[in-house]
Amino acid sequence: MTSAKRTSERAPAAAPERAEPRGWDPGRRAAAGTASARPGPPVAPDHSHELSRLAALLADRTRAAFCLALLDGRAWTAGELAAYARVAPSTASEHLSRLIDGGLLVERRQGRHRYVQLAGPRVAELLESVTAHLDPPATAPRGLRAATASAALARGRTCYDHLAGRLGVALTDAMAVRGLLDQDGGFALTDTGREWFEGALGIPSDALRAGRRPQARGCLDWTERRQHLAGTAGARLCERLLERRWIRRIGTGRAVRLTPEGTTALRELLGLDEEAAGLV
Amino acid sequence: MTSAKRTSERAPAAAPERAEPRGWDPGRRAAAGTASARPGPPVAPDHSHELSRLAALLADRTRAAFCLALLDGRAWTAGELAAYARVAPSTASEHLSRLIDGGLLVERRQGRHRYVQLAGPRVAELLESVTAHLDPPATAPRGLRAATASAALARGRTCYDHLAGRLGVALTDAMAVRGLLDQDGGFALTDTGREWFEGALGIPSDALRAGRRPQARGCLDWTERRQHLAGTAGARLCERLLERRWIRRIGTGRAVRLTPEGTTALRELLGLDEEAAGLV
DNA sequence: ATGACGTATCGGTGGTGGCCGAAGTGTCGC
DNA sequence: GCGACACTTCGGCCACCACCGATACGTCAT
Repeated sequence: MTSAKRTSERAPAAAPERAEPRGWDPGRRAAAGTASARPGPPVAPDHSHELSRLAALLADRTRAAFCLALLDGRAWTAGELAAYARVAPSTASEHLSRLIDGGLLVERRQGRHRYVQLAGPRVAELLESVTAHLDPPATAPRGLRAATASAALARGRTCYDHLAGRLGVALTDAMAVRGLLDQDGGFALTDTGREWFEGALGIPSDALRAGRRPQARGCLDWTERRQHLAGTAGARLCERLLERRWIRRIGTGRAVRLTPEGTTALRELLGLDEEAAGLV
Repeated sequence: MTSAKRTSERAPAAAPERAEPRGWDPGRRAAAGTASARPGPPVAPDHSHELSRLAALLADRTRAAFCLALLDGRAWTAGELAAYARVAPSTASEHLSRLIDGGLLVERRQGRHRYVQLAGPRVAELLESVTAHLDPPATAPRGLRAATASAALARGRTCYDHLAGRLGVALTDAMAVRGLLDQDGGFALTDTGREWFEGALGIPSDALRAGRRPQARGCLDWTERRQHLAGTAGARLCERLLERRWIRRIGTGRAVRLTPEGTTALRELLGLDEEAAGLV
């Protein structure tokens, strides 16, 4: 009973005053050494509850797989995700509800389908930054089909709403060489960079400042282990390249490839060499 | 038994081929609708397992509290953390072992003490970026002592190895105004910024490029909801200000305050106005 | 030595949650 | 209308794990 009572009183009571510096239970803690307690005030607002709640959403294998799949930026149906993660539809449904409640996903009901999608660029950034901290450098693909598919993905792909893979990195590097992007001191579009977006791509500076989202961000690539351009600039760039048919999606996946027109255009605009960038 | 068998065969078998596009169990999935399965190859390397493993480390309230407390960049003993999170020492010990195994923390045993610390700037960045995605704008402090302590923290504090709070934001803004930092196009130190570090602070450019860590990074502040300077530049800056006694720690906590010498020095160097910045 | 203290290990307990199948609800097509 | 289909809800099962107290093991002080 003792243990039952303690756990039951802990769970609810812990919420408001868990990490409060004052208000320790001296009776219980005294035996364990109150003297060792840090005197100064700990971290002010207690975010531990929210942090753990958020982390718990990703702490399940199936939900994590869902989120990573959705990192392609498109909407998936519940059934597709269930098949992808190899769980029963009922299980997938429950997971999706939790992810939506948690604010990571949004849904759009359409007929008998339930389309889900990442809730926005912020969520994509969150997932990117967390996955960027996973050490292991990826596993080699098995089988011919998987190998070619994975090679295509390594060449170029979309990462939520911008370009990644060797293509994304090559574009980023070319922009840095031309002085459009500052990669030395951090990650930022230069003045000439903004002019280039306007002049070369017809993207005005206004279109680059969308709310709180940063104009330029570095996004770590899991195939290249290098940064590529993300943020509004990265999104607009990808958008425009698709529009002008300089890149094209391969099949229905997230892999993209450079078209012949794109090759010449990007060579002109950025001095991008398709072969040197490893895009052939 | 069916369910027992499935779960037991799922756990180990899932690891290598969970998210494989091919190799589905047609018999089982067929009934649930294989036709809806996305044709193209899903995300190439399956990171879902590692992602969920990492997230699980933070998915517990107590462990999350540990990590947030350790965000002050200093080493805590196991007992201190136990008292802080109000759990039994045995419980804290187990959590610490898990966090260390997971690579988030490192330990330094010293006599009968076990000091733990964040494993490095990368872990600090990870925690920052995750906590930055927590919506609620913090709760108001209760009580006078808590209020003054929290006010001091809001004025200025360390955030792992750099400065945060109004002080951190004000410094960042002042640097941006002076053209030392580019906040418009992203977040990067400019050429003049690097010169300033060398000339005004005596920090050579070499000291700013330490391995893979970015020179300048934006770190979102939970009190200000604004970005402040992080990365090697932020760390060196904080270090140097402490060295020159322009700022000083308040008590043993992570709060810092501007000294009189610091006030004049920063007014000269950056045009920083203590009052306008809300530091009084 | 001895006792105090910080921490680790172990066994046990209860709660949480992921999973499934079966049954139910709504939508589409015939 | 009628099935087919996508999804949801429910009940039940099982595994995991956070927690504690008791005990054990080091280290430090006396």
